[in-house]
Amino acid sequence: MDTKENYDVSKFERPSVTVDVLFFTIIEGKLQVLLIKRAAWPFEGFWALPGGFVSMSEDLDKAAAREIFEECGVKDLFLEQLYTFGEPKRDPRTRVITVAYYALAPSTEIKHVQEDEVKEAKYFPVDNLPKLAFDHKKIIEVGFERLKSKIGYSNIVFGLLPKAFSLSEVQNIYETIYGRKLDKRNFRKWMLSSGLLIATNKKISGLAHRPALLYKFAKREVVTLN
Amino acid sequence: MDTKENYDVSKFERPSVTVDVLFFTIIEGKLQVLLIKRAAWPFEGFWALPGGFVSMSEDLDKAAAREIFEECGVKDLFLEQLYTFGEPKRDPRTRVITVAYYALAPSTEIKHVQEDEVKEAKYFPVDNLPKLAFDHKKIIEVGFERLKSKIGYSNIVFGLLPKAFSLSEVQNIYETIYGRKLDKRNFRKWMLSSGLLIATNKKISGLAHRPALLYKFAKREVVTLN
DNA sequence: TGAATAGTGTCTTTCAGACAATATGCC
DNA sequence: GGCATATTGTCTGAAAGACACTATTCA
Repeated sequence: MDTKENYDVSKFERPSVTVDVLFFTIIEGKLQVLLIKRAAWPFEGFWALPGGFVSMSEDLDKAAAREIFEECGVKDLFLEQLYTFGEPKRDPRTRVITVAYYALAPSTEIKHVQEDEVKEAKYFPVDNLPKLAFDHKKIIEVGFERLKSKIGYSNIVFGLLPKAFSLSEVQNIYETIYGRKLDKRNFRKWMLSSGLLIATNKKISGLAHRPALLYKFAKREVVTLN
Repeated sequence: MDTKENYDVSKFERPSVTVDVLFFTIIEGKLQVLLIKRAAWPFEGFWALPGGFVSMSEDLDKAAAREIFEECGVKDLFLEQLYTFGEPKRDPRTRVITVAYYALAPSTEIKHVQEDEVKEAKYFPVDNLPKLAFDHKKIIEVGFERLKSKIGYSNIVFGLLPKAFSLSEVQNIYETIYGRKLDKRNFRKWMLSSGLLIATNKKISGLAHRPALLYKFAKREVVTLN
């Protein structure tokens, strides 16, 4: 029988564990995903989600945050566990179980810190992805579905917005993610009735049309609506 | 650089991976959870969720299904991944990341197959749990919250129901999980308007009151409502 | 003044929730 | 007939959805 003294850590053959992160951001009015070009076998030359092996003493959430910080320099972002993918043959090297996270940040927060890294990183529109390594296509699908449904019953859209923003900006994000137009009056009614937005006294100026009032979120924390 | 030929599987020190299953069932009108009494260090004598290490070639879903089958002989059940818990110190033995699942089955399906096993297994009401090993209290809380919210926007209650059932049975389950009474007329209206139930031509007889019409689900698969 | 986007209100429909009386079988 | 549970419909309030015109800024 196991005791603290005779417990043998190496008794079981172990799968490897990785954390992969699906980093969403809005660029040029499109929802885009950060991908890294793989430089080594397996799937050399294919694009893949940023990720890496989980070290022995690192929390999963921390590992996911670290991955994103290393790739694009974003520190404060919305980050949530998505799903764990563990199909035995998903990685040809060995058994690799990956805990997938998804993250949201406005593109204005992105610092391109990969100068010193060898890796090639790039943002791709969710509806126009390149050939992907492993089961990363599936992971992106699951993540996109989660995002699409969760913006409908929570305030996580704050993750894609800068500190201050107009209601039209918010509406554009919803329309991009849903893939359809929304009625402006109904959208604004709904958005404001959540009670989570605060109007600032600033307006966007310099554009050739009526300036928009800017809003901010009272709290940048996840709140489930209703 | 890695190639297929020189890739070294043992290069990284690896956390262990387990699958733990939260098996919910209704017994004596209460929502109960299956727990196993631990016979060895760590947490000897504490109760824990059934679970075990993931073998190198076994799918996570399969591992979860196997755990439940070994403990209570239930084969066809509702089973869904819940969340992955990976806090570095959650297991005193070594770094153990657990992929938690939750499962639903009616108590009528349970075969007690632990006769030959040394383990002591028992069902506990969710609102009256014993001292639990590891972070299993947290896992049960997360699972219970998922169940509570998901019965509201899907048909997963089928997992807790036998093949044929009366609407009152269904209502009792909802009331048990929500912890409050529901209006009978509104509940039946809502339940039937989902279009997922089929009335059979059978009734419960032998009880000292008007017999209830029995219904069954058109399909025993997860459907999201709305 | 024309182009471009911001900002605003009403009506209709749908769904959730409150609420009570009759029906049926067994004893 | 008495007991226990099954079965059924209406009204009200809230929220979602359809729908069009005026306001403001800059070029």
